[in-house]
Amino acid sequence: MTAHDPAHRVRKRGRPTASERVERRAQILEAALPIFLEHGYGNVTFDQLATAARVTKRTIYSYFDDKAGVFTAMVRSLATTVSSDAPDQDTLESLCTRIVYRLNSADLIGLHRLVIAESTRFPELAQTLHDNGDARHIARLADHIRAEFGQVAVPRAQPLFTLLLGEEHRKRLLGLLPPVSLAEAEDHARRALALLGLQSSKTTVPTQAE
Amino acid sequence: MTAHDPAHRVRKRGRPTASERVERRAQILEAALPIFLEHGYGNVTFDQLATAARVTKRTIYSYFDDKAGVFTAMVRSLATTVSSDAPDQDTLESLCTRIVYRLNSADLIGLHRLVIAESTRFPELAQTLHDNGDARHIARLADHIRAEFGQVAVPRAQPLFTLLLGEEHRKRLLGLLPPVSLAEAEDHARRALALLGLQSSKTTVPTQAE
DNA sequence: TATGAATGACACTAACAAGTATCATTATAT
DNA sequence: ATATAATGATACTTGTTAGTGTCATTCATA
Repeated sequence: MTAHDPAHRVRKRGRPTASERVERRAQILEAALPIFLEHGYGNVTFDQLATAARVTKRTIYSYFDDKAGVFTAMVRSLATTVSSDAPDQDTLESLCTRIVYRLNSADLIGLHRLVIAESTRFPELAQTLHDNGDARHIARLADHIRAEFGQVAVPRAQPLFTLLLGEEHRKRLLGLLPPVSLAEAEDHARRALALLGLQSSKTTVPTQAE
Repeated sequence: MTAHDPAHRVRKRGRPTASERVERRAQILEAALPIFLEHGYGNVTFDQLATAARVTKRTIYSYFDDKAGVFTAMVRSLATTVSSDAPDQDTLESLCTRIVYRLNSADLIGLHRLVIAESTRFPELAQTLHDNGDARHIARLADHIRAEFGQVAVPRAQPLFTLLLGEEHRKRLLGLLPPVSLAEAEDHARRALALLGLQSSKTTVPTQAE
């Protein structure tokens, strides 16, 4: 009833203003994300998307062809932002920590789960996610490794990435572990580096225990 | 298969014999597997399951409650056979090769994909798959590592398992790589062991080059 | 100011799928 | 033997959902 409460406001009818029109598409995708993450692509109905976005089905159809169109647009917009955060002045260890933390967040675990689930129907989304995710992460790891340890150590970039994800990431894909904490991510990154002999010279060598 | 080829024989009507009754349930699950693997749980209809199993919907309902019942029974029966092959007399390297080969087979990739996709709706299946899959594999790797390298090396069992899967397994979950060949599996296993310093004393140390 | 475009609200259609009913048929069980 | 249970074939009912139609409303644009 509180007509000014943005959470309960009933969207007014009629043609939107220019700014509203610009934002509408992004709002729809933003609203679709948690719906798809929670229920999975196949179980989401168009009405759910419309309700979540606080628009009608007709409006969504004016922006996208169908449910597949909303889904692919959402995944693409998310996938291309995965690698956008590029504070290039960090160390190998801090880069590893950020990768562990980011890839084990609830959103990215859910996105990965969605794309795996629909990789048969949307193979191009799988390719997009990998190109913008894993491939860029590995390339960036390789750059840092080359800078700190020389060209000879570069082949360890991909195994390092694999270890950064580790069994924990597999468990999270299966819903068997909660999202990682920052402290856990740091610890995990250090141990992965140690396993491959990639400890930074300036950093204390962490004990392998626990 | 054998005399009564299920692909060409028209199943007779009426109450099945005792042996038919025993086999019917397994046949339904066997027929359901490729259907679920190809289309994903949410997109499979009961009629598809019935057609694939060469029975009617009524019959399936006499064995299972609903589609979820067929799915969970199928996944459970498959998951419990994942770790059944136990030629305990092999080396660490041959064990690793078998793990790489098996977990990258089309069937297990598809099963894993299915369970990941439905982990929200069927969390107990995710737990079952992990308990009967990853957990047992890691335990067996730990046994071999302890026998060959002593207790101190046992903590490397889980990282080893992670490296055995590697980026390739992630790509296969996304449908970006075909199933692994036996030769590739061997090569991959050797390189993973070398990265963690777990080369067997009797084996030639493989070069790190790709 | 007048016309048209985009929207919300709501109803509608068509297709599809889950689950049930019926009947003839074949085997089991008593 | 006779009744009963399970099945195949087929049609049916019921619920859900994608997609469309209609109309009033609000704003853009000329």
